[in-house]
Amino acid sequence: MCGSHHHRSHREHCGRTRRASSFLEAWLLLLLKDDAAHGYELLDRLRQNLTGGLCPDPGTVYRNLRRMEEEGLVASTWELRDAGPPRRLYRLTEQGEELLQAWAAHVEECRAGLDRFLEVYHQMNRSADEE
Amino acid sequence: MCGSHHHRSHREHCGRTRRASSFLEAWLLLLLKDDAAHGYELLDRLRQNLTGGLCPDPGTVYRNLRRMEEEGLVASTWELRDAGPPRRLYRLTEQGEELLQAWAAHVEECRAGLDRFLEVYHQMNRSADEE
DNA sequence: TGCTGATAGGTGCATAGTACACTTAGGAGG
DNA sequence: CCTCCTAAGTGTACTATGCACCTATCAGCA
Repeated sequence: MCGSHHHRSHREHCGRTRRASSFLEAWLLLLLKDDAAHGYELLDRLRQNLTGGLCPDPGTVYRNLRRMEEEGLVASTWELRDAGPPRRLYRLTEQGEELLQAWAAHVEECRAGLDRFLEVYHQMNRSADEE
Repeated sequence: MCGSHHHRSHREHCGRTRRASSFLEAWLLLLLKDDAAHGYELLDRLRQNLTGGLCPDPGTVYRNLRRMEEEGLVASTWELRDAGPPRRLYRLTEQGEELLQAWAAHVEECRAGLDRFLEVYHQMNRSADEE
C-alpha cells in the first residue's frame, strides 16, 4: 500500500511523513494529470477546488512543486513568451502518476476515517437525545 | 464558524493552525465526550478508531491532553489506586464540548474536500478509458 | 520617461506539531 | 533482584507551513 519506492524512515503516508495533512501534493498531481500547467495557474485551480476557499500560500505551492520535481514526480520546462514573464511549465511524470494512484487510495482511507468520526459523533448525539 | 473564543492570528481551523491535520484533538474530544478516561486508555481507544491502525505516539497524545487542559477544553484529576501507578483522569469541559461541535463541522468540510478529490480522480480515469 | 498593477516565481525566517528515543515511577510475578 | 506491564511524561531533531519580502517581465497610462 502507498507506492513505496525509495523507502524513507518511520510512519509513511504515500512515501512521505507529514505531507499527508493538506493533501496539497495529491491535488497538484491530480491537477497536473488533467493538464500540464505552471505554478501560478495551479494556485488558481487550487483556490477553486480546495474547500472553503482555504488555500496554501504561493510560497508553499512553489516550494512543493520544486521538491516534487527533485523527486521525479513532475518535470518542468521554461516557457518563454512574448507577453509576460517566463513560466515554468510542469507536467506529470510516470512516477508522479503512480504516486497519484497511491494518494487516491490514501485519500479513501482518510475519508473512511472521517466518516467513522462523524458516525460516532452523530450516534452519540442521537443517544443523548433519547435520554 | 469554528468556535472562535480567544482569537489567534492567521488561518484557523477550529481555533488552531495546523492542529487540523491528524484530527487528534477532535478524536480526543469525541472519546472524552463518550466517557472520562486517562491518557493511556485514550491511546488504546485511538488505536482502535484511527484508520489503518496508524496512531500518534504516546508522547504526542499526552502532550496534546496537557495542552488541551491549559486551554480549558478538558479537565483532569489524579486518580490514586491500590493497584498500579496513579492516573490522570480527563473529562470534557463545556468549552471542550462546544469545540467538538465546531470540529464536527470542520470534519464534514474536509470530507467534502476528499470527496471532491476522489470525484475528480475517478472521472478522469473514466474519460481516459473512453478514449 | 516614470509609475502602477498584473503576472510569475521565488527566498528567509519564525513557528507549530510530530516522531523517536528516553526517563520516571508503581506494582505484579517469578 | 530482575523483568514486565501500566502510566505519564520530557528532550531533541526535523518537517511543513505561514507571513513577509524580493525579483523580473510586460502592459497601460500620465
